[in-house]
Amino acid sequence: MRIAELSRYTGMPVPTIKYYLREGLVPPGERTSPNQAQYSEEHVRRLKLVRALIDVGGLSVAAAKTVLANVDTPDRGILHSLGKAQYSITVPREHVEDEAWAASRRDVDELIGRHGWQVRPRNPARGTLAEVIATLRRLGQEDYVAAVLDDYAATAERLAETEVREILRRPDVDSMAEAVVIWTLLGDALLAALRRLAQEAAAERLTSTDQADGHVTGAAATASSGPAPASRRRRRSG
Amino acid sequence: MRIAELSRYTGMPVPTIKYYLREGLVPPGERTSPNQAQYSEEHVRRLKLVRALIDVGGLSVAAAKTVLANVDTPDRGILHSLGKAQYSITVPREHVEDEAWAASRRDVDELIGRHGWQVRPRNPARGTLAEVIATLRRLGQEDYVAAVLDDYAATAERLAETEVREILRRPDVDSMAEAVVIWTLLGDALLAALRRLAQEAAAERLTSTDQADGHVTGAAATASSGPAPASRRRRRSG
DNA sequence: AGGTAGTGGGCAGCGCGACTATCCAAGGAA
DNA sequence: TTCCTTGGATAGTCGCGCTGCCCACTACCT
Repeated sequence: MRIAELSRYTGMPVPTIKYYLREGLVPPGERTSPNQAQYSEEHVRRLKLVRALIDVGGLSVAAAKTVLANVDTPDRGILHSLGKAQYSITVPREHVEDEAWAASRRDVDELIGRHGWQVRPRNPARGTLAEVIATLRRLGQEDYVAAVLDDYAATAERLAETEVREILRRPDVDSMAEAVVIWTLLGDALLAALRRLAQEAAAERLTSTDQADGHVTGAAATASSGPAPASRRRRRSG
Repeated sequence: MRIAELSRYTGMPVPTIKYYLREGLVPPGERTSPNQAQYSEEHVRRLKLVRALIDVGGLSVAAAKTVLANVDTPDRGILHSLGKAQYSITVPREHVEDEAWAASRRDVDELIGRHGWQVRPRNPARGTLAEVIATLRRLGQEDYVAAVLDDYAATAERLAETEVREILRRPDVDSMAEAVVIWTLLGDALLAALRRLAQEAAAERLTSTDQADGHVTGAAATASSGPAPASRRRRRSG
């Protein structure tokens, strides 16, 4: 198919596809002449993936490019390439590295040890987690962090087990790598939305059983919506 | 204190504080003369909150403004105001509303029913969830969605229960509202980071027990880092 | 009283990211 | 042949999040 068809199948404007081609997010078509190229189903797939990473996953175009490049080059060692794909998703936050951060960083290490996790010291999620915890501390949520952190960790552990099992069931390394990227990113969004729904339900349930006094109108709830994580969304003309 | 001190305490440049004041993210100081104002500890707190919402939570300045405005006006009905705070976090995605979306939307409703959740029909998280599921479908992950969705939902339910309990323990409505915002947003980031750590651990564990053949180097893993959700982060001069 | 640094207020500008529009020449399809 | 499409490139647009600059004024030091 040619670029116009590609545009029709994916619903994306031709200039945008050209832009992604230029940026290397999508491989070039197979040239049939100096100014003519053929695209395949693969390109349709890829474009959908790009859109998902950017719109739902909230990645920048540059980050998406890096991630996809890693997906495309599965080197020796399944886990190594999968890990690489994952690491590339991180835009490593710049640390403030103050006192609070260092303390949080220590807590993270303890947490990991406490749960018996085998995690490489250089996994950037350690730093990210430390930053989030430090932020919560600065906001005066220290006690609550302590109260729920291990609960969160146990939850994450359960989820991760399921996810990893599912991913290891994929037929080949390529689809594993792709699945890692998709599920890491969209899994965040999925979980976020579910959490908001569950929160509303929980708020409803807990307040109506705890005390049935009328000042609480059963209508509203603690839940919300939307993966706060600011995805870039624009799409003007479509 | 005056604006320079405010800047020193929070580590943010004076022009940025002015900008937030102008945008209404932070209430104006108490004027002592036509060009002089006093700021309080409250302002320090508030600025830290703003920074957390924007940097860690990934909200845009405009979104943060809306959220904070809702936190500031706790109307009658605890749950109502909390719900409002939560709903405002959503930047309701523009739907594509095609066939796949409609199907996913139906799945969401079924899921909610299946788990016995009491969720208002207009909760925007329904639509968000539907969109994520539709995206996963379009990416050919349909089978896997079915395999893990209820697992995710049960997980979210457990988490939500803990969170709501913690929030209801707060002394007053104001701190409840603030906690809702903080924990909804930072909870996403917290969970995302933990999930990545747990994934690396799970990948390590599952591959080394399942099969001990050497082509898998124990070093790398499925885990990654960083809350993919593109937080805006810049901070040039500090 | 005079000088200097700091303040509030406001608007303009900047740098970046992600497109989007336009142009062009070389091919192709009818 | 005639018109259309394509690839390729360059320039323009738009929104966002600051950042700078200017002004009038004030607080405080000397």
